[in-house]
Amino acid sequence: MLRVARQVFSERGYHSASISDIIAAAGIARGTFYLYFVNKRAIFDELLDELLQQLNRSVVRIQVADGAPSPIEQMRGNVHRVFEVLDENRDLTKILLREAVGLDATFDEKLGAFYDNLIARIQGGLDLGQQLGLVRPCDSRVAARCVLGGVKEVVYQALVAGGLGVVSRESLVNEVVDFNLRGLFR
Amino acid sequence: MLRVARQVFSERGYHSASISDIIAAAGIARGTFYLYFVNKRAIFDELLDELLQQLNRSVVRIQVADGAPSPIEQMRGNVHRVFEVLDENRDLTKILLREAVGLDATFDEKLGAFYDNLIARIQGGLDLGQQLGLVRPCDSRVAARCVLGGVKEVVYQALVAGGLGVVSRESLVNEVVDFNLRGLFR
Amino acid sequence: MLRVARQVFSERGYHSASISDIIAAAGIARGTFYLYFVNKRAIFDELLDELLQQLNRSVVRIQVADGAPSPIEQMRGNVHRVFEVLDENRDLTKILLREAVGLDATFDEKLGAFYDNLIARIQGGLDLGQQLGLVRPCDSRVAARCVLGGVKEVVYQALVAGGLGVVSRESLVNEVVDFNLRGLFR
Amino acid sequence: MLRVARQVFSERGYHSASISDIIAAAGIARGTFYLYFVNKRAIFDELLDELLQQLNRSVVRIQVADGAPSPIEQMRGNVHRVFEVLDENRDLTKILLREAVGLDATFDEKLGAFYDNLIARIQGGLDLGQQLGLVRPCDSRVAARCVLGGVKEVVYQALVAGGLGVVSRESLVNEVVDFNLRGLFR
DNA sequence: TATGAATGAGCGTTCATTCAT
DNA sequence: CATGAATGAACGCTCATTCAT
Repeated sequence: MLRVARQVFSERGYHSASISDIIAAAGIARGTFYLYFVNKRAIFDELLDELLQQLNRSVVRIQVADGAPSPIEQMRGNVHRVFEVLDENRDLTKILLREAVGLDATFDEKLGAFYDNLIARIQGGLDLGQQLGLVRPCDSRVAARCVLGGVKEVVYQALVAGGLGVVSRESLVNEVVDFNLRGLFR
Repeated sequence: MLRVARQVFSERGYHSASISDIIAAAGIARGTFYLYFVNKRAIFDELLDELLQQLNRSVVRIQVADGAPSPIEQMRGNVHRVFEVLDENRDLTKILLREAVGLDATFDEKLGAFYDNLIARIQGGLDLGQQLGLVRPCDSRVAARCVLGGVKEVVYQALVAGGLGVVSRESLVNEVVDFNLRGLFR
Repeated sequence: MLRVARQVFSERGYHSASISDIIAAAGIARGTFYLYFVNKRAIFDELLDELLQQLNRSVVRIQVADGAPSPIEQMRGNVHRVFEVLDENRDLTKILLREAVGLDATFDEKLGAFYDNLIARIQGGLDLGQQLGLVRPCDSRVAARCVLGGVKEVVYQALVAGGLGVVSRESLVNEVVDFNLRGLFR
Repeated sequence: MLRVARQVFSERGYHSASISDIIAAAGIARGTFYLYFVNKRAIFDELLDELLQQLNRSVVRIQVADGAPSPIEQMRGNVHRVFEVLDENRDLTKILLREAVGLDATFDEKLGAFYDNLIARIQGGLDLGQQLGLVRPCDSRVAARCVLGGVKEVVYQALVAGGLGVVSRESLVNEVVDFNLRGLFR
């Protein structure tokens, strides 16, 4: 049921997807739907929460302990895991990046909180990098948003819009990480 | 009428904003609305087209002619003008980045075409930069998306979500351009 | 529209009467209904309010000024006018005495307030009568409820249930007034 | 099960009370409910029948045999027993006087038959009283309805609405009987 | 006897759109 | 040009009832 709803929302969008669409696709009766979800929003929330939690788990704080991989490798790992999670859930990725934005105030808050939390962790990594002399002096809030925005845009193109052709996940991750680390300059 | 619709869409979102809201705010009758716009989507389209055209005009191809400003200055100029246009049209910016995404297939196509065109120009600039030895070797398609995504994210935070506090447009532009040029590395 | 709704509610009862029933009987479209009434309850309220106000106007305080008719004549006049109003609005009478009770908390309160106000006026008359030595010593609260209850029951039987056969309004009023004044005793 | 249904119907009203409410309060499964009652109406019917039968038993025909108590005492006894039964079943009283009215045609008929039967007995008593010269000449159909209506109204106020404050059952019965016998006149 | 997941007819309500004036 | 009353398809949701286990 979550599986078919994910597909329906992904194909038609939140507003265009009706309960009728979902139950027709699921092959169940109207009442059955409301047996498992209190309303239309509830199933959408559950769908997104699933992805948001996976994403939260896939981004881990940079460690500087002895024997830990280099911060760069850790960053690459984070980006890689995010790409991986999203690649394995393309329907949900589409929903997250297209339908979830501007749904309503309540949902906006949830989504905002998720992104703010993500930003806080990215920014924390940048601040740490600055202390260690790895990251150049800059406004880490802005830089963190640049990183996030770039990842979102690339992910959307690569996994949803198909605008980046067929690129291996590996090389995509490397390109994104390199861009964020080194910028455009030779 | 476009003016009040812009405000209504910005405040309530596309789906929550009803024709009633718009005509009430505009102080006109129901029928009058349909005299000027064939339907709800039409006025939304017109609104967005306005912004999209302004944005298209504000991004100009990098010139390498003698006496032209340095490519970096030209890029900075592009980013600056984009920020300027969006800052002066915060309502439309909110609509573009929140309501316009995932509206329906037709609108998606239009938006996709706009962004693709933008990407093509950015990418063209990067390819040129690579030929000139200014830009390091990289997948310019991915890099262009990173630039675009970062700008969108920063603009949204700065102008709509208010998540970046009060930063001067100048320093914001500089931070973004620096990030794109130099990346995070010291 | 109020006219057909009155008939529909009277025939089918509040819960069984659907909006579809009303608009079908009125020969209008669904949306048209909501153009004039915010919801189903609103039209029901308006219907009842109409009757309640008429009833309130038909019951006037007993006057003891010089030249005023005797208190008994005034009481008879009140009962007469109440019968008259209800007789001329049999549909609404049925709705008042059958559908309006136990609808919901809000409506109960409104109805309770109406009856309490009525009781207060009846009781006021009784208290005045006791002071004048016309009414025997008794608990006027209970007596007032007896009067009200008797009138409601007789009205319902005579006008709605048809359980009292064909009796002229005049004789019915006289019977009720006599009962209330003299009781059953010879 | 009947016990909890009585409470649920009394608290929420027939239409607002759902099968879910009843089975939750009874701690049984959905199917079990339909094992004992064919539908929602059936349990409501059974509930009311319980009270209706009790009431029928508590009202006895006036006896004029030698050694029988005076007709007045017998009438007082009837009123007393009715008050007693209703007082001991306030939940059912509320249901009878609020929810049972205007439910549907079938139920109306049953309730009408009950009241008609009651009226017939009251009227029979009055007719007898008239033959004995105890009751003044009057339309006994109307007078009987006055008696019934008064009792219903007073009972409702005293036991359900709480609008008569705290009055002993004894004095309430006396007030009602006195009113019916002697009317309002001094 | 008891269960509870599943059902689906039917409800009240919304709102973009039309068109006679 | 402008009006606004009228429209009706479509929606999300409820809940009494069924039936395989």
